[in-house]
Amino acid sequence: MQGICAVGTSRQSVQDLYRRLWDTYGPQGWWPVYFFEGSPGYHINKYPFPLSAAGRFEVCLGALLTQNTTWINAKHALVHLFEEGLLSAEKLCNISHEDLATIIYCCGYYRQKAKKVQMFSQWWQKSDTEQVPSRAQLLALWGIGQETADSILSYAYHQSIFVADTYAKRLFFQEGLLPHAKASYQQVQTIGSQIQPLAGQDQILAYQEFHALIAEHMKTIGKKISRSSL
DNA sequence: CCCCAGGGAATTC
DNA sequence: GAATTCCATGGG
Repeated sequence: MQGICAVGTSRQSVQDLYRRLWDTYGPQGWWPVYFFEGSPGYHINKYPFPLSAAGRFEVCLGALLTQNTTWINAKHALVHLFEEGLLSAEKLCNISHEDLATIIYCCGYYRQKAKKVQMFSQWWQKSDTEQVPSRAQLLALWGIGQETADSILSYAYHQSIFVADTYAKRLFFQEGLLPHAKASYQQVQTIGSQIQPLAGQDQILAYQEFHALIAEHMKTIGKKISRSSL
């Protein structure tokens, strides 16, 4: 079982885990930005995306649409919105809930997500889009929990925050970094926040890449298990 | 047929 | 606070 992956060894530090993931998978370039900014997509080794308010808005919508769904489906929903000319807070506020739900149907939970997108768009319209929102401000919005709030702060606004998702919880526990399989969001975030930037990185990018690498690793492991059952 | 995917709110205890 | 349940499509 040792050769399955380069990250299987237990009793290591979080920093060791981050280093091994980086060495195994390389830079991930999250969060992809497809529209209005020259379509960089996954901007590997290019830090500053998103550059504009439109790009930040796109990242925020993606964070809502990808909840408990594959990124593939969330991206399709984003493309549909783009094709309908709806990637703006104003347009999304004016469209009917039913029409919006139909357009984003492919990413699941389409009624809830239509509401989330419209609630967020209303907040966006009355906010200063050049100012970084507080975590509490984001959490106060219907449809935004801790993970989505942190994703927005990290990837849309370049704040120094580690996104502690269920992948991270599972992996940290498997690696012996967490005492309980059911740790709180805060506990997982505290562990992940301990990493230091690798050469050429700042803390913000380290957190961005670490979260993306954890997702990439867990998806890779999942595929290997279901395919060949070794 | 099953389970999972880049979660969160509402309900119940 | 912790444990369930619901939301819903798509792919393995």
